Amino acid sequence: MPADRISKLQRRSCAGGSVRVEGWLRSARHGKERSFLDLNDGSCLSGIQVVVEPDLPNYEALVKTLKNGCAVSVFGELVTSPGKSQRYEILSKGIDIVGEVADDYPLQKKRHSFEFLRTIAHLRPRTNTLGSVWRVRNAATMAVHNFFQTRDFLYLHSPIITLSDAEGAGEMFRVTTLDAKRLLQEDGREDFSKDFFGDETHLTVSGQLEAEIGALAMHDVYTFGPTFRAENSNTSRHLAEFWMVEPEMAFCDLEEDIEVAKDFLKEVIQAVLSDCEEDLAFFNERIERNLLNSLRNAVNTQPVHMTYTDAIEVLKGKSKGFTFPVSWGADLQSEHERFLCEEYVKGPVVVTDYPKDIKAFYMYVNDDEKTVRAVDVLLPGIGEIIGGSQREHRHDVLSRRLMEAGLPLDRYKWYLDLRRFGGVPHSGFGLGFERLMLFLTGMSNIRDVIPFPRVPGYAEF
RNA sequence: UCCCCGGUAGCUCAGCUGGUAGAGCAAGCGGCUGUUAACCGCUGGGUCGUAGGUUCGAGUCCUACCCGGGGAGCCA
Repeated sequence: MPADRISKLQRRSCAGGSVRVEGWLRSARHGKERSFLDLNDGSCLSGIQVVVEPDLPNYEALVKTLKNGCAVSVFGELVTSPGKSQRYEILSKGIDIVGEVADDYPLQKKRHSFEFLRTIAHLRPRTNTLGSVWRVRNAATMAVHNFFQTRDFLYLHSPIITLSDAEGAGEMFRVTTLDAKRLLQEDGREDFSKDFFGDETHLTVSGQLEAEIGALAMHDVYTFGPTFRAENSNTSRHLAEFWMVEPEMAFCDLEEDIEVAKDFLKEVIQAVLSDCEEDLAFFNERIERNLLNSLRNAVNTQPVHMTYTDAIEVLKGKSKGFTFPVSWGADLQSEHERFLCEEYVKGPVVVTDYPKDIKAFYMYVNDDEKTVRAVDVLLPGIGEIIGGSQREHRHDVLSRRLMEAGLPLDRYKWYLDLRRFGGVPHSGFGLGFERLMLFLTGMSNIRDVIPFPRVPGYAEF
């Protein structure tokens, strides 16, 4: 008899019938009359209670030795539970111990710190919180694909290994098959011609430039893959390896881009609200008391839209001073962004038209020659979750911007070519998937919303 | 990378002004119970992050380093 997933059993309209489940014990309570086992198979937060009566042949010898962490396969009958904490339970007709657990099993039936759980990342998905995180992550992933697929976007696999550095979006990891000493020539410089790709290569910091290639052939595309930054960032919001969603749309200006970004956020949040009810209720109760409110708020209200120049005026008008001064031309600091969305608006904020000197070379220069068609979406508690722009599609302006940025034109030949051969206005944005996960779960450390975090000094598991 | 805080049993922590380590949970054994982070009793368990230093004596004070947390910068 094939095993049932516990989530399916929990969704049944009534009890009855034979079932088989397999999973790991969260708790085992043994008495003289019977044993109670809390079984979880990862399909849902709640798991299911298994009741074992002493008439089973292996009751004394094996069942009574079961404890937290054991893997078992249970055959029995799905019955209505006389207990208070669950609707159904399984009255066991047979139970096999598939995997014993050693005495030093580190997961206990109590609250563990997330710091400790990170040191046992191979076991932490068996906890309530991390189990819920993984399920929400899966649901959000599917929602991302669903959003774009229903709008005729093509999923594009952008390369992991690249030559270009997307205007220095961050420090890059070098990819090489040579050891560092052999790369050095007599003059102390490095010779990459002997390296695997015959050139200096890195892990991608963004799939955007390749996505532009896609958009200028397929109209609308998106990438969704791993991205790497070698920044020495030690914060609860940064990873060295993270997942980024990057749609790119042809014949599209910034206003349309913003509409897609707003719809995208709303749809993914709404999908998780309806697909992960039990997990979100858990987060709302144990992790972040205001989670469901802020998720519903993000779905039901329009983000406030302001230009960078507006934002500066708002910040200048604030009575209490900031640590960092507010002046037109300087980038918004964390405290400024937080004030805007957590105090001034109390919700998502869309900021556009930043000074061109603080933004990337590929952003479309406005007629004022001072600002570019850039957009940042800020979320309360998270900060910048989306960064996007209308791309500069005018060949002459782009060449000039590249040179001003001190970037080698020959490296960007193909990028410039896209402007010469049927170039059109196009726009896109990038969303840090783990930042979205923070917002969706109310978790406070980004290392707890990705299964295996990679950060400076740590790449375990 | 910078600033602040922390690192004591498997886990979560206590240990006051320096005097030779403690609780709860976990584990092992026993008891009890339609139980549900079950409960009760007993037992075992620690080179107090690492390396130096001050002192008759350091978990406690000093220095350096490592690791973790919070904040900042960089960004997604």
